[in-house]
Amino acid sequence: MIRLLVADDHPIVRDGLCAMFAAAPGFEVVGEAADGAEAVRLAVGLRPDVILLDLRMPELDGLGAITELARLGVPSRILVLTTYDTDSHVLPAIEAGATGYLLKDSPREELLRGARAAARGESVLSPSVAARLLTRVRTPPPPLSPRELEVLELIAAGNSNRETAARLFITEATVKSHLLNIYAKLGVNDRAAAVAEAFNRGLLVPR
Amino acid sequence: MIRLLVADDHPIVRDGLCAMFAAAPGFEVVGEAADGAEAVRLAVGLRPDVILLDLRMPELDGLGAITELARLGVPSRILVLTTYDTDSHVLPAIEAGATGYLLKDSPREELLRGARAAARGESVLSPSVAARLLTRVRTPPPPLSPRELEVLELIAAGNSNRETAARLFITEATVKSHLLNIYAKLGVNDRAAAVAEAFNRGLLVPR
DNA sequence: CGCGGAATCCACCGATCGGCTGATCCGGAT
DNA sequence: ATCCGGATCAGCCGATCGGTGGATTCCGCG
Repeated sequence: MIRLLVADDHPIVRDGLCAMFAAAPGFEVVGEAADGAEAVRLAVGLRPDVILLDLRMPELDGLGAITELARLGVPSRILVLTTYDTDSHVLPAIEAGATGYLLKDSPREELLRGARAAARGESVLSPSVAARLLTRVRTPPPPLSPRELEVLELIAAGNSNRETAARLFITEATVKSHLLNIYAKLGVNDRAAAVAEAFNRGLLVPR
Repeated sequence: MIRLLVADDHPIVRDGLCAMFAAAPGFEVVGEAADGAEAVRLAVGLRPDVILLDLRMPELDGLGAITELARLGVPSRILVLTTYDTDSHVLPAIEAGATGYLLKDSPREELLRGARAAARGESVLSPSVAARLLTRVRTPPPPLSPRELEVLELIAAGNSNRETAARLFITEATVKSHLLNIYAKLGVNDRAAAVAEAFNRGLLVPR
């Protein structure tokens, strides 16, 4: 019997998961959490075999929860189950210690298989997630430094190089040099494309 | 007894909704659809009181389904139930004939209330959706023309004005004049901010 | 049949940006 | 102790962009 903890802030999704796994043989849902903090709290007490974890949650997000669980030494396998397969989410989650990463629009059968595999400690990835990982491995990801991201955010907000410089208390020259680095890392040639690419990679998020 | 049709491509969400409404008094789930086309097909036959409709679906998306249902004269009330409250989705859905627009992270009680209200033909809006609508009413929405959007997409892809002009078989001057219109409509002053704002408003979507 | 909006085009100018080269400083990794 | 990458700054030039002020055509709406 695989003991499950379901963590998702959407009541609907929690109900759906619980119903699905309750109906499947070999599973037992031992707890539900509506946010990351609650998930960690329950996991510590319940020590479930597998934690189904949404990444987008209030209080403590999925990534934070994974990190926290690892820090606390909770031995549960973590199966990330989310709507998004954006680069920016997948890799950090896996690096932080998630055992698998499935998309919510996966068919039931895949979810059940994924949970069983996760319980055995095997890695499970949705096809689209796997594809993304592969392309990332092929093309090593040049991450933006915090400072570069800060510059890019101000640029996206419509600031000129001069204005951006003023806001960051640095020189226009520095802003330009950050921008050149950003262009190189994102593989673009101008600020507009950099902003677009940043949105595509999930570096910038819609407000 | 309110007869429901649940349309969502995520099995989990469908299960969650069905379970929730099956457990609530006064509701009966008469059908489930995994895509927009199926939703329309079932709605025509079943004539449910309320259709719970996700916007993001394969085959025929939610908006298309709403339009189609209206065209066919299906009298069911449509309650849009989605994860996103982006401007670009809310208004078209409502214009197309949706009775209400709820977010999936709404509490159970709100979903039940919403469905009952929709069955009575009342409009239901999630608070965040309502807020967005109000700000839109206050600030009349200047939509981008198809041509302007085309220009903006090319700009976001990193094309210069000249390159954009070449691709569209128009002059650089025309591109610039489109851009000026775009800036005015989006309330920005340069291409980078225009791209960012377009992502924020859902005019441009991550690939 | 005008009116307005969308799409198209033109010219000109100052401001800004992108591209290049090179330099200093510092802290963490080796 | 050394090396490297991040962050900082500098100057220069040509290309591009944003702003202004028109102008024309076409189409739908009233």
